[in-house]
Amino acid sequence: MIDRGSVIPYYVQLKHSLEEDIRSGKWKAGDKIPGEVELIEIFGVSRTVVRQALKEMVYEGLIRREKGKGTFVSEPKISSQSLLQSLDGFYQDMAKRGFEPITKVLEQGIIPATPKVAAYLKLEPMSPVIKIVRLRFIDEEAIVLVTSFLPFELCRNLVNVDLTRSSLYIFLEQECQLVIARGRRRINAVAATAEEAELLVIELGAPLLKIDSISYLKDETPLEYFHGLFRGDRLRFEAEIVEISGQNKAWGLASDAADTRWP
Amino acid sequence: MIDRGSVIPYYVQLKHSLEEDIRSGKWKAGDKIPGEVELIEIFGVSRTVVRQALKEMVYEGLIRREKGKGTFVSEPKISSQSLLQSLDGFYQDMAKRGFEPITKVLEQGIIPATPKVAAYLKLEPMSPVIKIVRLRFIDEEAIVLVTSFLPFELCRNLVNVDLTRSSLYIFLEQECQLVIARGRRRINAVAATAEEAELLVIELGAPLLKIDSISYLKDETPLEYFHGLFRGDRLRFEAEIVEISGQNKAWGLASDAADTRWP
DNA sequence: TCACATAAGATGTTATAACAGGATAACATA
DNA sequence: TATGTTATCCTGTTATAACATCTTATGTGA
Repeated sequence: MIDRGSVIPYYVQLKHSLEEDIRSGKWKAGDKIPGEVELIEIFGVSRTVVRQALKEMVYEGLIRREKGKGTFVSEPKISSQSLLQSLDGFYQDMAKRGFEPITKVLEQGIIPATPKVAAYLKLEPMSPVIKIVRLRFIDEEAIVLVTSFLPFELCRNLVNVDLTRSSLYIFLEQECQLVIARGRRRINAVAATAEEAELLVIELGAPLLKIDSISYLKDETPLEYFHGLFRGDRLRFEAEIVEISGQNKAWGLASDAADTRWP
Repeated sequence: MIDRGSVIPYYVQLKHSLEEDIRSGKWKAGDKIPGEVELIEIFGVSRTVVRQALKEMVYEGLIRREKGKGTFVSEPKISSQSLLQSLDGFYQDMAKRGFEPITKVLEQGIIPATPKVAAYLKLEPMSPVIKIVRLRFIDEEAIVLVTSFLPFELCRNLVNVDLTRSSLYIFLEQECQLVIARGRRRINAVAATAEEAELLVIELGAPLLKIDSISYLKDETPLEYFHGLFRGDRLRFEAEIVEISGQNKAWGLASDAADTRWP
C-alpha cells in the first residue's frame, strides 16, 4: 500500500489511503478505525508515520481520537475541500453539480490606486493596480458582483487575460507563480444600491451579503483585495467550527438552491 | 523554564512560554524565532518536544515555518481568542472595550419541538425543548435577536436561569458539564420583517445578517440550535483563512463601531 | 570577475524505544 | 450477587537518532 520509491512522504500516502477508505464509505461516521499498532502492521511503517498521518487528519476534522478508546471517523463536514478561494471553489462546485457558471467581465484595466486600495495592498497611493469588475451568473441568473484589485507589478500580463472562462486564481498560480497562502474576509449585510440592483436584477434595497477580502502570499505580500456583493436570497456562507487546541476552522460558500438539507 | 514536576506536558509548557514571548512583544510579526537546536539547548528538552510545540503553534496560525530558512512569527490574527461561541465571545470583547452589553430575555420556556428544530437537534418531533429568545444591546442599541433551542433533557434546570447577565455557554459548561466541541454556522443576508424591525429599531426591509447555528458536544450530540438576526449596518463577520494541509480556519464576529482599521 | 562547488544551518521525514494514563472487560474475592 | 482488582488495549508523551532537502553564505577555480 505504501510506495517506498515515491517522493511523497509515507505519512501523506497513509493519510491519502485512510481518507480514501472514509470517502469510499468503507468506514462511516462514528466508526472506529484500526488502532495504531494495527495500522503499523498493515502498512509496514513506524508509529511515527502512523501518528503523523492521524494527527493531520484530526486537524482536518476527518477523525476524532479518544485516549483509551480509539480513533473514530467524524461526522461529514462541509462539502467543498479547499475553500481558500471561496469564490472559485464555489463556482467549480456549481459546475460539477451541473449548473453552468458564467462570468461577464464589466471592467478590466490599470488604474492608480485609491488611498483605501493602496492601504489594503500595502502600496503607495496612486501606484498602478489592476482593477477587474466581474458579474457572475449561475444558470443565467446574476448572483454576484465582484470588484478585484491587484498590484500591477506582481502580474503585469493579467491585464490582457480573458477571465470569462478561466479562473483568476488558476491564472495567478500557473502563469505568475503566485500562490495565496492566507486571507482575511469580512461579511456584512447591506442593501442594494440602484446600480447594484440593476446589475443583479433585484429590487432596490434588497439584502446583499457584502464580502471584503484581502489575500496574501506566503511572504505576507498582499496579492489581491476584492469586494463582492452576493444575493442574500440565493447564496449563503457556511462554517464548520472545530475546537482544536483553542482554535476554529473552515468555512465556505454555498447556494441556497443546492443541498437544502442541513446540517 | 520547564517544570518537570508538573502534570502539564513539556510541549505545552514550551508552547505557553513561546506564546508569551510573542504576546509580550519580545518577538514581533515577521521576526525569526530561535531554531529547533537553539530551543533544545535553552529549554533542555528533546527535539520531539520542541517540534510538537512548534507544530501546534503553526496550526494555530501563530507562527510560520519555512524549510531551510527558519521559523517566523505570523501577522497578528483576529483579536478574539476562542471564537467558538462567537456570540458570547463577542459580547465579552465588547465589555472589555468599555461598551455595556445588555441582554433582554423575551421568552424562556419549554415547548414541543417543531419538525425543523427536532431534526436539527436529532430529537423526535414534539420532544420537549427549551426555547430562549433574547434581544441583545450594546450601548443601549438593539443589535441582535437570538432564538435558541436546546434539548430539555440535557439541561433541565436551564428553564429557570436568569440569562440577563450571565452567559448561556458559561452556564452550560459550569452547571451542566456540557462543553461544545464543534459547531456549524450559516450566514445569509435577509430583509427585516415588521416584527424584527420593531425590536431592532430599524426600518422595515433593512438588511440583516441571519446566522443559523448548530453546536455539538464531543460525542456528536446536538446541544443547541439557534438563529440570530444581526443588524447588517452595525455588525460584521470576520474570517482569517490560513492554508494548512488543505484546510482553512478561524472566524469571528466584530462590530463596525470598534476597530475600523482593517486588516 | 563570474560561475560553480561546498559547507553550514535550518526545517522535513522516518524509525525505534519506552513509559504514562484513560477505558473496559474479564476475573477474583467478599 | 456485588464489588474491587487486574490485565489488556488504546492513545498521549517524551527521548534519541539518522538522513533528506532547502536556503544562504562562503569559497574556489576558470
